[in-house]
Amino acid sequence: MTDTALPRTARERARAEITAEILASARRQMAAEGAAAISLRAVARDLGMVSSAVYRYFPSRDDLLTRLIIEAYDALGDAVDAADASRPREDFVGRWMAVSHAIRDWGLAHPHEWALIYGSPVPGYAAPDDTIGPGTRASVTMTRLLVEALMAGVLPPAEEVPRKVSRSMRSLKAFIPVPVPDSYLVAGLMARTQIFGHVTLELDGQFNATIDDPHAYFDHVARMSARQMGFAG
Amino acid sequence: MTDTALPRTARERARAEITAEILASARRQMAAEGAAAISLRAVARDLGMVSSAVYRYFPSRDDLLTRLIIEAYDALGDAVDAADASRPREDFVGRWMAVSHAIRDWGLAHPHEWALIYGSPVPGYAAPDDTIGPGTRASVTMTRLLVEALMAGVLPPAEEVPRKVSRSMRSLKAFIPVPVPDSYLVAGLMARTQIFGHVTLELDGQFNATIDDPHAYFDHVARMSARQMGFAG
DNA sequence: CAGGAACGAGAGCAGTGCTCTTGACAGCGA
DNA sequence: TCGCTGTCAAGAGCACTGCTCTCGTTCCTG
Repeated sequence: MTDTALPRTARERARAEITAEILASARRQMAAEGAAAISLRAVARDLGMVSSAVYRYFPSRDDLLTRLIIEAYDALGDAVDAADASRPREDFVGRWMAVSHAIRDWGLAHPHEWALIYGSPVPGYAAPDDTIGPGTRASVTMTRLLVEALMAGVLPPAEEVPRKVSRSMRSLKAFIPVPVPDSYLVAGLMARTQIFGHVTLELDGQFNATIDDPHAYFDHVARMSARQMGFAG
Repeated sequence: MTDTALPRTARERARAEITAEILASARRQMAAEGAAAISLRAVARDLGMVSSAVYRYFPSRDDLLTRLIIEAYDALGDAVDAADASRPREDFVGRWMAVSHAIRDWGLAHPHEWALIYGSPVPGYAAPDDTIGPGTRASVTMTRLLVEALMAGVLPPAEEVPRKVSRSMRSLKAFIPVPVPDSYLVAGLMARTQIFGHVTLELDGQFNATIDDPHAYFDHVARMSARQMGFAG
């Protein structure tokens, strides 16, 4: 979960503490002004040190951003897993609803973090490989939900899917331990796109002048997407 | 379409030309490095003038970005309208497919423009009111398509929608000249979210390791979303 | 043709990420 | 306990940014 073992020497303790303080200050700055506005000099000022000292802890601004991205992915993953665990295993619709609302709630509570991980990347930034692991946590949980519903036999009959589309999902199938009919995979991916796409569009203000009660509307969207996946509802 | 009347004096001609050159240079810079990396000084260097001279044409960097946003919205709107017009009026599925592919194609061709208008805004930037008009063009076209299908009588029977959800769409209904059953509105909004959400996620690389043939997969998604809206297919 | 508006050039301010050097200190082995 | 080694904060400095102000010049118009 956290870093390595407990720090031993005073030096290591201090290093861990200052690292945490830098991250906290950067998070504060991101919450206030957005990820792109994070400034190492402002962090340094905030902590009462000089800008060059920060580079002892993070070799570059991009490394700081990477840490923040990983933490954001993990925070969202934790929220999603907690929501999934809060419902009875066999209540697939309830689990899907809980997961969907957890995703939206987290996004509304952390708009800049959401933009950081799902929005367009910061100027010259390219996400390193460290981020793909935690980045898939929410999707993995949603896929697991679909697979469990399939194994429970509560899904309607599968449908035909064009061969080209079926072949196009070979890489996806390699990640899933049990065989899943193509039409379920498509439905699951589309439901995932519906949820993440909705939150992104809502945070971007695309529903501003059209939807008066976003929570009620999203609740309906989540329920409809569960139904379109074949979950009874 | 373009600016005002044809320029009269030599000064006005020059001003219009230089303004266009500034926009072109900024567009080039955006295509290369992203919108947030647009620098007025680099634009000035590119055009062989001094940085302060650019401020004679755009009072601030944000005004330049606003112009680029409006142009991007309009370019996407043109592409969408052209795609819609390319199919027979009564071929609603074909029109929806053409519009969907036009949106994705434009996004793939102009990823930074897409990020500019649908991604998280640049640091301190807040989109002014000038952008909401062109910003809704694509959505307006998609909604018109739905309304025409409704009036043609090709949609299946409407369904019940929770009262809270129905009431939540009052603002939306104010924009639509004819009464549309609530379930159609929800279906239309969800289809729109599916298309825009898909393109955003695809541009963000969220399908990278899972979907091998994004074009074929998206074509299927567009067809399925048309079906979920009730379009025969 | 004279006045005023528009314009390009340049200097300058405050801010940024990042590098390099300097001197101080902690932690370790001898 | 002494001295070496690696870590650290501090400061100066480079190249860059958006933006402002002033200065002549040039162009358009009354």
